[in-house]
Amino acid sequence: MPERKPRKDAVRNRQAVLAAADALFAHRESPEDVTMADIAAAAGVGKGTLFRAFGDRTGLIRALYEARLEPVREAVEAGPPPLGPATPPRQRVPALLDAVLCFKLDNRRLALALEEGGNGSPYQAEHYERWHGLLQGVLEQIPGLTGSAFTAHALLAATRADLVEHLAGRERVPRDRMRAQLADFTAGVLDGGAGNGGS
Amino acid sequence: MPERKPRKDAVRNRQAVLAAADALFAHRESPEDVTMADIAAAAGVGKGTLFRAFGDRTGLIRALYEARLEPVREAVEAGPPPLGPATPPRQRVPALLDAVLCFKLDNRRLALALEEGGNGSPYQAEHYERWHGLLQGVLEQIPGLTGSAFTAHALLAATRADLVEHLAGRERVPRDRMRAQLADFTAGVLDGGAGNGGS
DNA sequence: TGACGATACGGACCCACGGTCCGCTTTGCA
DNA sequence: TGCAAAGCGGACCGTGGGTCCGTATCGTCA
Repeated sequence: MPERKPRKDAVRNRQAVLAAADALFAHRESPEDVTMADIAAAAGVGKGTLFRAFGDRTGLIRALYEARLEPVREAVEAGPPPLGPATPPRQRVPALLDAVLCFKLDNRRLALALEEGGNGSPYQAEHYERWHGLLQGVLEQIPGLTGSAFTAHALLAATRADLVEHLAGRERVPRDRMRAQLADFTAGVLDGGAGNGGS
Repeated sequence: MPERKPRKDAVRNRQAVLAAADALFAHRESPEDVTMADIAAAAGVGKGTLFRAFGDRTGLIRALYEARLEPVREAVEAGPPPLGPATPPRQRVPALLDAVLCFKLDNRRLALALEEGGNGSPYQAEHYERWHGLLQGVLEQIPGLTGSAFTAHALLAATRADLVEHLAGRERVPRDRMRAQLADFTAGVLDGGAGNGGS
């Protein structure tokens, strides 16, 4: 394999940029007013370095997002119930959605930057594909429930970053209340969810 | 009332701009690559005129959107069942959502431009407030259903412009299938939707 | 350890786009 | 027909993402 190991300063800079960006996104009001130049300056690096390392703005944000998401992904792929694969579907679905919601609550600005932020729709990002595929798969194992692909989309849509931001930020809905409401909603979908939505 | 009637050429130009913008958004692939200059040029007008008439990009898009939405609004506010106010809640909810979905299917690019497009979250726009308030009100009249505010948000989230674009455009899901799936999903929510989601 | 190619750095630079400004034209009232 | 006021339009500006290339650094091989 032609994997050339990257230079030491390159990795160090990469880390610095990630850290700086993380801090900036966390502290600034809106993702919009964190510029690439800001990040470069905060990391003590030139803009060129930053773009070389991540390609473009979206690339940087995506990298940050994936890094933060890593523990969750692990818990979902190989962790214990109620997130891990050994959980019965009926319990796993709400657990997955709760995990997504909590993640977005804990990383509001970042999620906002990724999902909105002017980059092409979130639905083309491969990490969305992953979540959707997973959720759809679990939904399919629940008997008497059809249209799992659409249902997965619709459930995930209830955790969209800007909705979360609106409720948690603007309307000051407390965290636990939101979680409870999402759980309720999910339960409703799973309970009443028979139907015949086409092929 | 100090309402000064606007000059004749002003209205004419306003119309020209709306028409031109409408056409451009409809034909171009993504709203992103319709620039203000494009619109001005297509309308045979200077940029200044355009900004004077609509304030900024968001204002123009909003004006377009509202204009297109007008018939739907009318049907909802004072039309016959199943959209009008005389409809029993249990039937009206799916009808409302279907209307929203159809509208977004018929105005994909435009809805996309308004909801994403880099302007602040759709949840601050007053037309979203209207839909949400209306839907919440109707939901509240369905006995045994709680958390109507969140439920309204979640249901509307299933009709988000970029999701619609993804399904209808990228994945080529036919219109009627999408409508059926949304109807199914809604039915599930209404059927199974008891719960105790907090205060 | 010295030297040399490959790799990465960084900030000056470019350009597209939203938005503003102001001298000129049109309108419509008297 | 004259004359404000309202409106016009396109040159102009600031900002921010992304590029370029001369220079500094790294890692390797002798």
